[in-house]
Amino acid sequence: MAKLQKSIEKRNALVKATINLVNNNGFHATPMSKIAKMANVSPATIYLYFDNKQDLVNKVYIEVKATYTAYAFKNFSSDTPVAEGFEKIWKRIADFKLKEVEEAMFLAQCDNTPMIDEASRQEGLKHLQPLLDLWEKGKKEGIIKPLSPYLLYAYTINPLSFLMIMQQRGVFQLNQYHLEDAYQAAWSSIKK
Amino acid sequence: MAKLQKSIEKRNALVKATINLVNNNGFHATPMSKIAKMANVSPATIYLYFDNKQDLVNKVYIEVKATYTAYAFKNFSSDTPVAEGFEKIWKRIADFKLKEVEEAMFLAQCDNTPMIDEASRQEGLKHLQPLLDLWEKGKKEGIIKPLSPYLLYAYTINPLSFLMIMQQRGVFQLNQYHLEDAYQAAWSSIKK
DNA sequence: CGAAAAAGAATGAACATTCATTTTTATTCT
DNA sequence: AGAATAAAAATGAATGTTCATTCTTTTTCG
Repeated sequence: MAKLQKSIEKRNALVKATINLVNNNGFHATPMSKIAKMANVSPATIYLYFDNKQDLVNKVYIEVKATYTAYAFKNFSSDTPVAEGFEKIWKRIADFKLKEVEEAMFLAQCDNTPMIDEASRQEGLKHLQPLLDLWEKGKKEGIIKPLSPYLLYAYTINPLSFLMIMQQRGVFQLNQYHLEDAYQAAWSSIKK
Repeated sequence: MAKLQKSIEKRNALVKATINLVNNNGFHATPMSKIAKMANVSPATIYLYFDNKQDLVNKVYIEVKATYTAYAFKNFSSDTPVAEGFEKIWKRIADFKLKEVEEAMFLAQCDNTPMIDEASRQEGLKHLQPLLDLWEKGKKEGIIKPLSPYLLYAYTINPLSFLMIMQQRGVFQLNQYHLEDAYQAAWSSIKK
């Protein structure tokens, strides 16, 4: 008898096409037929890999978010001193957004629209825990201001999304100088 | 012969319905028929007020953006000292996002997706000039760091959008204490 | 050879926009 | 003032298209 042989390349092509088309046209303006065409696959084939359109976009979201956080926390361990850990993570995130523009844009769009299931959103949030823990530690040690994690996030990590969107739209060219400035601004806003 | 008498109430109802439905479902998942129903109007009537769906959403965007900036710059004049002017504007913006949650959410979604025409986007940006001028003045006077306006925006105004979305999703309850903290964080990140 | 994978065409629902009529209303005429 | 009128405003019902998903058939490969 024959064995399973679903092609991982096809699945990857589908994920990539989804990211690209959703970035340029939004979720509801990207038909399955176009995703299929861009991935060089028949529309029906998509349904061998995903239950339906919503499932496709949910899974892409979770996978990209996982890649993102894995990248962010590379070389970080929970015993790194707070200031150093924060700088490391922040700069890794900046790096990701600069290098993986497509993925980052996709996440930004998912996070700002009702495109993703609430469940998948929660799932994506979990991965951020190491950063929350670091902030908790920083507050206990009196190194950073005693602010809510949402404020900390809003003033340190989130601005990068805005900068990236401006860059993507060609309004602004983000470079290493800007990133250093941006890091200083982020740190100034939360350090005690 | 009779005169024009298109109802301003109907138009307002359409604008309001559009904001509400797009916030909850996204642009492409809100059919004209639903907008019509929520505004108590026939679908055909929408086309007496707007050319088509894209025109509708563009116009709503520009109008809401205009309301927003008018609110932000109320009681601000270009001869206000930099620090005071910044605090005034920042707090007005925070106020707007807290009080006009629907409008603010709508803007956030428009600014993070390919939902709006590039032309309408530009149009909406123009209104921000007073703030850019204030920053220019602040840099000249050595009061704020010599950063690009996009960095300044990213670290002072934009975080509010993130906080508001978190609040809207029920993850986080934004109150006056948080706002004072947030203002301090914003100012710390850009003052020299 | 046989089962899974892939394909392309078919299906049916949803939707933006238009069309043919009806309703409203501001003005004119008595 | 009140009825008549004509044009704009509003409507509900078509129209034609687009699209997600399914069905049937063909291809691939262990």
